[in-house]
Amino acid sequence: MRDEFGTSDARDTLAGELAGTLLAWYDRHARDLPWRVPPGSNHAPDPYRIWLSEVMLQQTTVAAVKTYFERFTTLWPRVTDLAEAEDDRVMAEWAGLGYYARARNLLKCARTVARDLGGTFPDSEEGLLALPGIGPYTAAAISAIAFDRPAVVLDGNVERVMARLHDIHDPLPGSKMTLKARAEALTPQHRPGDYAQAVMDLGATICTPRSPACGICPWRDPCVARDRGTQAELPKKTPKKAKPIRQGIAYVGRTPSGDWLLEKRPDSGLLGGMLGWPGTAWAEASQDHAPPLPANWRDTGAEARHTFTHFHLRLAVQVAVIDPGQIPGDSALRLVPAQDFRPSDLPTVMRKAFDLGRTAFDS
DNA sequence: AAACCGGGGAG
DNA sequence: CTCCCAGGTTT
Repeated sequence: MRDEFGTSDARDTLAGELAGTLLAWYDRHARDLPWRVPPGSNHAPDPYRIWLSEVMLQQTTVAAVKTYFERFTTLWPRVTDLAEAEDDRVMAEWAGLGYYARARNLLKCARTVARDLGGTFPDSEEGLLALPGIGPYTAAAISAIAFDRPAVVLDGNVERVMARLHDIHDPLPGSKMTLKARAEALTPQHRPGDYAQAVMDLGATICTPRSPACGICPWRDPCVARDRGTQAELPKKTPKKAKPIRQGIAYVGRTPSGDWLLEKRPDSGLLGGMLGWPGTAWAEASQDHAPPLPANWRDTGAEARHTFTHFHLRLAVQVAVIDPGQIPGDSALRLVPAQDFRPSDLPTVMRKAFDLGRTAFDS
């Protein structure tokens, strides 16, 4: 068989050499991560820990994930432990990590594995893909890392490495299939789990988005973009839309005895299932004030600023000492006693609003 | 196919 | 401040 790259055998040999070079680099430079089994170790990874880390790592940096991973695995060492945890407890522990649908799907997935699968994770991509919160990337990653299967792992790191290695200028996300084909051609049958982690480590530590360290890259010689000097502009991406500015009001209320007035947000939508301060809707145009209950609300003059995935928010903070008797019975409002209240249980924007509101109470 | 989902770090 | 980064689900 012959094509523009020469014989398929020659292509396989080249691919094998590239994988070998990378694995040799990984053996010396693998990062020490709490969920990782170091190369050369003779014990198998725990699929539960690999799954948990991969879900936490979706759209999230290693630095941010570390403390959350340690906390979750200490509280819930096995998937069956997590499956038995209470929803609110898990949401509170996830607070600050973002993309809260991940936490809801995490619990759904743990309960499915515990109840329907005897506490054992599927070892195939297909089986994993059927579980909540596990998409193509995560299914491939778990299959490769936890079960040493030759799955094609394609995350943002691998996309960037492939685009540069092969000097592909077509913009993402349109070029995804091209990049996946390149990644597939390089995936080895020997040590595919270590290989998958090696490519992602390469992208995270050497082949970085800005100022890649080409001088110390194990793939420096075969890298076409490096040869042509185009590495800094790859991968190209289709331009993103500008984020509008939305505004709203958060009402930070406290009873005379020090209980805080909080609200459990609906399970779906922005910050779904999380605790927060009651307030107006967040819209681009300013709107009517609508306090959750009658009280002497006072504008603090302070604004919590926060950026979500698709808009910037400016949240004005008002405070009041409230009367518990004014709370409507049928609302999502709840009083949280001072000794039970932890700001760290709130999503970041609500924690910012609390910091401003507390300052106003104290002054 | 496009919109909806947070947060942190670099510059 | 402004950019830049990065998977899954829902519609």
